[in-house]
Amino acid sequence: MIRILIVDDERPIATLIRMSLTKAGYTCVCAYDGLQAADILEKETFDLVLLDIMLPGATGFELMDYIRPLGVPVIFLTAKGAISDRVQGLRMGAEDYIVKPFEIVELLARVEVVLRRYNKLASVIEIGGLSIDTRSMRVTKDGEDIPLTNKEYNLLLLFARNPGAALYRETIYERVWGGDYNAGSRTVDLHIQRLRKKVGWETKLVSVHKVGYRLEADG
Amino acid sequence: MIRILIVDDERPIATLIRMSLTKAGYTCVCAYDGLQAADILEKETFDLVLLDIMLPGATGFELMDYIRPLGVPVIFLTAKGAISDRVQGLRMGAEDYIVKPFEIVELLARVEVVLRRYNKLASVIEIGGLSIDTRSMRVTKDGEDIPLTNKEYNLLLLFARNPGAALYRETIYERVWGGDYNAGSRTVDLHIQRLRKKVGWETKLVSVHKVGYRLEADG
DNA sequence: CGTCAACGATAAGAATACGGATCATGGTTC
DNA sequence: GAACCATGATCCGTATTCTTATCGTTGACG
Repeated sequence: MIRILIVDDERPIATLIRMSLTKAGYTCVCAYDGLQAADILEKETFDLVLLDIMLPGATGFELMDYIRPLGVPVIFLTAKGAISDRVQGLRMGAEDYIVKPFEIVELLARVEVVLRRYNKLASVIEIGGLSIDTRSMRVTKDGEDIPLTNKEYNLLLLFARNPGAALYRETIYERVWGGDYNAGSRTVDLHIQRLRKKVGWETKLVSVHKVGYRLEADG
Repeated sequence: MIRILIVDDERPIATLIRMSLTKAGYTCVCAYDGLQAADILEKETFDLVLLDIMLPGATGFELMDYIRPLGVPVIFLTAKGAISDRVQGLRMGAEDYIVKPFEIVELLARVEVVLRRYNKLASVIEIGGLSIDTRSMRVTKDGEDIPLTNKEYNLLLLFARNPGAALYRETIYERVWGGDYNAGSRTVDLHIQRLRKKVGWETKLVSVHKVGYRLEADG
């Protein structure tokens, strides 16, 4: 269940958004000013916040200080032409922004993008005899759970999302570890080997000489 | 035709990038500060933007606000070790980043990855009876896989992208090996020969006396 | 037609990458 | 504090890949 908090003082708009998102399968809660939003945020948890910048009481910007420590992604709703608002919003850590008036489809699309970026969208990837549930972060093979470490899981996910593609060690390292890749390090190789053994991909996760590794696309 | 905008205030670097990308078949435009970049972006459309973060006038981050609504993918150029820049860049929607100083081959690879992600680039090249899948880095002939070494593959790709053109040994060496060509070395010749045998291009990949080699344009 | 440089071919040595094993470290749990 | 686990560094052996060396053949040019 994905929970979205809608913060907008214009009730008709908030209602419109809530109806659309509910239709799309999300669970929505509305707040009509900053204080109310802060209250709700203290009591409940959300996967995403849609935040109007022009709010009475506390502005959207001030509310951001509340939200940022929670690690909840935020999409700003901003009036047309308020570019400086937009710039400031992004600088304050918003994931995206939507200019009012906006199309519902556009809203849905952006919500999806942000949720996916945060792996909030329930999705099960079936590949190479494995079943990867990105929501519970569980990997099963023939119904049996395969315990993976954090790095192994992220590594697996990277390949599962890029089947058939040859991935450079640099790319792998940067995506999974997140820092500068130290050429000559065997870290990636080591984890690849461990992953191969655990999930039984000795023949599917092949090395590409001088490049890195590739998950064979099929069979 | 793929158009790339290069934004970097260090002109030698911008020029170097432009030359490399132009050689690789892209159409390039350079901007040397944020304002100029914004001007150009208003008038012309691009498939990709290479953006240096440390810019006078408007910083790369501010320019991002301009670019983001356009839906054009961005690759950040960032100084080594500036991790906070990098994180922020990715959060702001950059598709990728490259740490300066970087290898030209690496730049080309990343540009390719991003363009492919946006479906701007054909990922399969059909030439001379071969099928080259640049995503999986696989070469097939009549459906059968032809295993190539790294150097052979890069060599093949170079010719596949410049069919009919006579390529100097120097050029070949610089593109595939990446360093200075040592006149008198037979390395290039040797790899050409092996490649010819492997892919059956004994008559298609001809030598050009005193110059280098050329892939005959068609069948 | 002769000469010389350039290219093709083969073999062998050098260099390098990858897989496997082991061990040290740092964090977490009980 | 002890035990465990995740992580990553290091070493070594093997197989592949790359380069150098050498010799024979071809092609350009006067």
